[in-house]
Amino acid sequence: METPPLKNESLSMLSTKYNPSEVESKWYSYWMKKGFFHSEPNSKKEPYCIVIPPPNVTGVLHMGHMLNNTIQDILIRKARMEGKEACWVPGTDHASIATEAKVVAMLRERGIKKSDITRDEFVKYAREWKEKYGGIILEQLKKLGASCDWNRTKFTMDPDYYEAVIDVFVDLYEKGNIYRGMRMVNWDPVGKTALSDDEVIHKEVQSKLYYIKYAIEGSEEFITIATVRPETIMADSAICVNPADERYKHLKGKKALIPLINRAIPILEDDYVAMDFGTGCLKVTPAHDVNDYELGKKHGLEVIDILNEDGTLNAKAKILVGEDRFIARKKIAKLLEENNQLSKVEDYKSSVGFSERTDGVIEPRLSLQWFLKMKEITRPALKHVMNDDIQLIPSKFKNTYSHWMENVRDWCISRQLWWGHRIPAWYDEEGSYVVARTEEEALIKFKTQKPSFKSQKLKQDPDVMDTWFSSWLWPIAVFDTTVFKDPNSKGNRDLNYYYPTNDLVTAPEILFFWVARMIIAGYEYRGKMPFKNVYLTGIVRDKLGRKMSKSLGNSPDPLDLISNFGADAVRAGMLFSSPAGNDLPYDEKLIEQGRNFANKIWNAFRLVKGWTVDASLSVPEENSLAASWFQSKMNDSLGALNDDFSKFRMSSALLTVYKLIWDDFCSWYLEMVKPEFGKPIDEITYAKTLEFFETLLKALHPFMPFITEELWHELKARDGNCIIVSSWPKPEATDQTILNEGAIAFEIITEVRNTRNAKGISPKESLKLAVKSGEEQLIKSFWPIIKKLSNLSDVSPTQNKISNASSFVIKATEFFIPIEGKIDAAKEREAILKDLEYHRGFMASVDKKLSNEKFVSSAPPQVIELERKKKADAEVKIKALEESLARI
RNA sequence: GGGAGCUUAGCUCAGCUGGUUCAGAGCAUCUGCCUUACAAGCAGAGGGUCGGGGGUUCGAACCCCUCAGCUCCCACCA
Repeated sequence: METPPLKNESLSMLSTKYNPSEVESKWYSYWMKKGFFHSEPNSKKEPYCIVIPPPNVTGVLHMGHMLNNTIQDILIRKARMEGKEACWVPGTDHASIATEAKVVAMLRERGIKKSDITRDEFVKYAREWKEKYGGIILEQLKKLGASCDWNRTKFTMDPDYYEAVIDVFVDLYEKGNIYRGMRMVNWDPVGKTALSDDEVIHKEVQSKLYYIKYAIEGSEEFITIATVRPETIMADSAICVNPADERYKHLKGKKALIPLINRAIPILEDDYVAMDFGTGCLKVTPAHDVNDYELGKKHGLEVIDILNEDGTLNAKAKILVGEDRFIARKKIAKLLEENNQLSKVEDYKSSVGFSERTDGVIEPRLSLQWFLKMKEITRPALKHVMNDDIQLIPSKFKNTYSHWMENVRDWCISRQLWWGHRIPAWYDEEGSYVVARTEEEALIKFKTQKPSFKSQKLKQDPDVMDTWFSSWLWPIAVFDTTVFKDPNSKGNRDLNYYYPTNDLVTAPEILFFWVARMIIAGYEYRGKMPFKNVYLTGIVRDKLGRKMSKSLGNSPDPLDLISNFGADAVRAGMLFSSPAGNDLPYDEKLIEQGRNFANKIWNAFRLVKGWTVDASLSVPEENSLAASWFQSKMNDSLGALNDDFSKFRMSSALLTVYKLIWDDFCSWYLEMVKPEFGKPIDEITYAKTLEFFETLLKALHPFMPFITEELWHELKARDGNCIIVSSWPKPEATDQTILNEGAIAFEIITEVRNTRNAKGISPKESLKLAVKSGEEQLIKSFWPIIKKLSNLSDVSPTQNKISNASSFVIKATEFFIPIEGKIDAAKEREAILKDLEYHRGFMASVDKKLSNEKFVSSAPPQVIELERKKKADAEVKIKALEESLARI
């Protein structure tokens, strides 16, 4: 057996500040060595599984990852302690566009242009790049304490995964779900690739609205249209007006001439055109606008594409051939002006699409792409989320989910890139194609499907698939990549054991890109959901509410934070204020709070560790009482903790443990049992205290794994047993009576401390307490503790007046603290009067309620009963206060 | 333009089907303390007519209407 890391030598060596750095690296490597993170199917245990949202191989750990992975680690660690077979599968995503952009940039620095090398060479460079940098982010996760099963690390372009993606493409094609078609796609002329709608960012841009005069054929008249894109007029196929527009009625059936090139185009009518925008005339350019394309289809218009793939004008434009589209725009405007066909130019704000990756202005472009039909395949995914088989947390995301799923459009799955899973379509010299896994298979298909086919070398489609077309298989493919070959495949042992997985933790931004598609794939290929719960985190924002991002430079480096404050502190800090679905307004103060908490625990440990035990001592009354009280308090909190977990209220869960440790354990319990300075503690209380401490560490471990593991071993010899694999604490029944009595005792203690504060009496000075005779029971049960914590020497019953005493009322019982010469009667009177006023007002409102006949007749009996009790209590209280007032 | 959500203490948020402890928590603030575990701390305290207005009800932070402000998603008017 490996020896656990060395313990601290002696208390005197322990600093009052907890030092996380050594502790963290020490324990992480120990856990790894012991294989605690590794999981294998175990029929005797219930599986609990999370698949990581695979970060991009290009990624560097940012605050969003920190939040996201901390939550996953908490869930996994808790499940592990609960005795489940906990498996957290890590991995990375090949991120085709992002990675390709990185590799292109790297090559450029080395003086290599992508266009100068072959595809194979490029992919080789990309693979090398991935080998070198692709694992960085996973190494960073280890610093956070992530207890992933690193043996299972998967990559979306691992050879077997690659094959699986191809299998899925072929399968969906054969089922008739994938088709190839001309579609208007978002074209990025900078990256020279098609992008999915999701990769396009719309921004408001200040641009110009050009009013252009088109001559009416065979007439002196002009018709004026407004456009922000004058460079596309050469691609116009028609002019369109609203049929209800009286202004243009007479032009119906006539033709207009495109300025500069004088091509005649028809003037059409369609409801689509808004009469109140611009001039009410729309130029229809099917090749370069999505709506115009639809309109063109409807009216059977010609599609004239005047742009090259890099955004320059082609020969079809007739003029300005070879010019960039933006330069052409300016030049056209000038030419129109010279021609007297530009009637005016207005400033205009319009929304323009930009490429998420290259920031190039998106061009709607007709192109041959591969599409996946979404309508049918999406059905089960919609149904099982709406009926809560799969739960979204928070559930408000169900609305947006259903809205998207009901209006889903076919998914363009091809990308004009080299880095990714290549489309398995093969073309012969005539341009016919078949879809097949390999060229050999394709040849066979050609031979059977195309009688005229002559043997030849085939050409594979140059495009790769959208990244999400591989990551949507993630929850299945991390376990078994072979099931996609055969729809009836049972799947391997791992898949059958871990799938469906339990919880998925991810950002709402990718609810549709990824989560929805995984659900679709899950039902399509396993007939089962991929996960039971989807926990959606928020976005980490800076103080100005901006999303934290590298480009804005507003994000702290998570690794710096970890080295400055400790991973435990960062984890706790991130979690203090991040309910599911809510953004996290980041503030370093939160991390400080986490650090302070670690330090608090550390010092509680120092206190306990410093006690000397005397086995001959009997247990003082206050200690056994304290232990029973804390036991109940702890059970109560552990119940609340489990409740928090069951509802995925992670912030609340942490706060529950935080308060249990800080307030209940440190401020109350330890103060109750703490021996006087230098004196020993009895054996039983000591053992009890260690036991409590141990339970607290367990409850905290998922949140702050390092300090809890460290103290677990410091507290006592463990013989190599670690807290990470210890048992999750189960709450027992709470004794509500002792908790209630305790609450009253704490009120009394607080009042006494208050009195000291107000009168400037040192805590060291012992005081006496008097209570009205016959009412001592309120103080009786907790007296030894009250005595100790408020430094009282004695409590005595009193018949009535005590002069020179400060007094307070708890429930209906009046207490006195005799203080010579420190009583300001006027002040006392004022305080009591204020209190009286409040209670009289309260009673009046209760009275009003009770004398309302409608209330009495329609409210449920228990509510009325309650009001009566409130009234009775208030009466007693008022009486006590009045007596108190009379005494002064 | 369509859809969803939010507005509770200075900040970040709880508040489950309207009625105990329904006005709460953490942080911050203020007061007093370097009290032998912890000043990264201890002991106390203050702070909100629950965004505005109206309605339903015996009773509203909670249900309905309305106004205002904010956020997100989808589509995108040339």
